[in-house]
Amino acid sequence: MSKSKRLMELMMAVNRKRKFTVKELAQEFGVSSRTILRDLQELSELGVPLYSEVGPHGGYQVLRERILPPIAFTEDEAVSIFFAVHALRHYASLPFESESSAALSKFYYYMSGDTRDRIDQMKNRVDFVTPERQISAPYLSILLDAAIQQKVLLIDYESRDKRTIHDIQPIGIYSRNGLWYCPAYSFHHQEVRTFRCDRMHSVAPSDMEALDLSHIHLENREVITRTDQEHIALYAELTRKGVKMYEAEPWPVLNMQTREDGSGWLEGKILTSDIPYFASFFIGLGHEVTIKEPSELLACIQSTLSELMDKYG
Amino acid sequence: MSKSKRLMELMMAVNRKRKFTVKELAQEFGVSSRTILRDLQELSELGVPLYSEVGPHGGYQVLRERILPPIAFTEDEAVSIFFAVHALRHYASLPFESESSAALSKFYYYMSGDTRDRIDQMKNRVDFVTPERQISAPYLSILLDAAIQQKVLLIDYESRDKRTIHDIQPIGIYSRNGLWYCPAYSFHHQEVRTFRCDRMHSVAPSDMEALDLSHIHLENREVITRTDQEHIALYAELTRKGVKMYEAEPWPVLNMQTREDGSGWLEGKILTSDIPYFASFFIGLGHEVTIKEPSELLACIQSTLSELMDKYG
DNA sequence: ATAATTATGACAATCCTTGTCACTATTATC
DNA sequence: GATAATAGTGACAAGGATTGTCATAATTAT
Repeated sequence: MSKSKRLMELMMAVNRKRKFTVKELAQEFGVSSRTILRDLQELSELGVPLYSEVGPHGGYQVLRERILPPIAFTEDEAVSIFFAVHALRHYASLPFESESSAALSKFYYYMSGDTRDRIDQMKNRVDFVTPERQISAPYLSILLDAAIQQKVLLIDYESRDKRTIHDIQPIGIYSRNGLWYCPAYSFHHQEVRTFRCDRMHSVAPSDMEALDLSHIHLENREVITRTDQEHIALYAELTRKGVKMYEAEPWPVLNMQTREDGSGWLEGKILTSDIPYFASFFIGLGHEVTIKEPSELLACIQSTLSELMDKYG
Repeated sequence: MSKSKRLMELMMAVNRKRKFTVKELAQEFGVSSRTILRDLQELSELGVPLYSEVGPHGGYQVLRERILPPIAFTEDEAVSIFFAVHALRHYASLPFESESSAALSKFYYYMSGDTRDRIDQMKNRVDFVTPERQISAPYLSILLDAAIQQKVLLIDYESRDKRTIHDIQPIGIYSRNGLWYCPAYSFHHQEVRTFRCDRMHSVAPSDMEALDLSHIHLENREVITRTDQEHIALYAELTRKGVKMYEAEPWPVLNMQTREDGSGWLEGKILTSDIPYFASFFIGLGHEVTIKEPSELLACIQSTLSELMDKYG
């Protein structure tokens, strides 16, 4: 193997391992230790941040930065990466250390001139918008950490009507439409609930013993948690226009089906406690929706309407 | 300069240039042409996709892929890039050739083992959700292209109530809440309007002369276009609960201010044609909002309500 | 035709690379 | 304090790789 090839592979190897010894690499590459030492010095000169310690359990390490070996990206790939990261700028809070803008400028800086030109042209023409919020969610990384390490947290939470302090065991966090949510097992409610991260006034480690929820994560939490709660079937007809309106603002739990003529219907099971929200929602759809069931929803809509008539009458 | 170092720099050089000749590089690196030829062959063997043509105006080219030189990313940077690109998977349509999943796996593949472990742990614990849509928008790249190159397009568009064919000159495209929008100058309406990309039935190049709108882009379009349209002032009081409800679903044109006690108010200028939408929206907020002006909006809410009373009464 | 370009082969001079050996220095562990 | 594991340096000779030069071919736009 030629030296240059070995250097490239060496670069990948030291990236893969966090720690390694000269002897180890010498055997792996089938060259002498002396050669590896010389190679490592050369890598060092090329910018790979190597650090070494002598003595037993000593060895080499790659510091802070990890050098990615020459990755081949197509221009399109580079462009999509750029815009994906660029879209993160809309977020007031992120669960990472948020050095993504640093990453972005590095990426941008190393791109070939004409790819950069293309990006510059596109910069003001494409965007992934997320509503800009004043609200910040400072505890994202703590929550994420707890979810990964299966730890219990004590939170001071302000819900719609009251403020309580209780223990939760986070399952994960996700952002939707600019807000961060945290599905978590609530020891107080004895079930999985979703909390708004910006409504947490404080988050601290708790002494409580964690449950084994490692098999529950963001993708499957609904399947698992939606068993022992009060659900009720919903069925509603949509006009052609109603279909379009619903498409613009769908609810994850309601499944929409369309017919050939453009009309359609909604089916799904909803939480009884969510009925008031669905009531507002369907009122917004006006004549374009006709609710068949549940009757509880119809009743709720009627009472909401008559209250509103009093207000606006 | 050692050969390995030269190869690395050569790799960067051929990335920077799109096209180059052997002689050119030979002079730049101060070696003979023969050496450069040998080096290029070696680069080729290392995976750089080089292509050459003989004859005058011939020369070397780097194909499709651009090799990024060894970029140093910190672990945090790599992680944020990963999740930013990962979030794109929610989009049914993208304006790029959508090789982002390929880019992602490359990126993932080359990362060090423990960064990969960290990502694996986080994968099911963090997400940037965008509502999944069945609707696809196949014309995104054409629209984007037209916006960049300032071209006029003839579109077959289905709006809320009718289907028309007319000329537009796109300003850009953006996605919001899972749907793609295209602000564009409409020759038919003689003003800038925003179109839903999924409602375009066809998009084709038009023969019309393009206007000079190069100074208008996504960031400034509102400032410029909001001059000669029918606007009307809106002012509404929000209760404490109303403030929280509005935060979850804000409208870009309405500015919310809060008081110390948690209550607040909304101010802004709205399009008269949008009044029906605001009516539905404020009905959804129920008792938590009190509209002061415009009276047109109040009237619209009243008529909507009485219609609904007929339906649900 | 001509000039510009890539492409390939041969060869000798030279430069670089490699392994070996000898040695030093540091440090964790017994 | 001895020992073993580790990095680090220097010297040297053998062998291998690299380089420039030259010759020559092939292709193609002008």
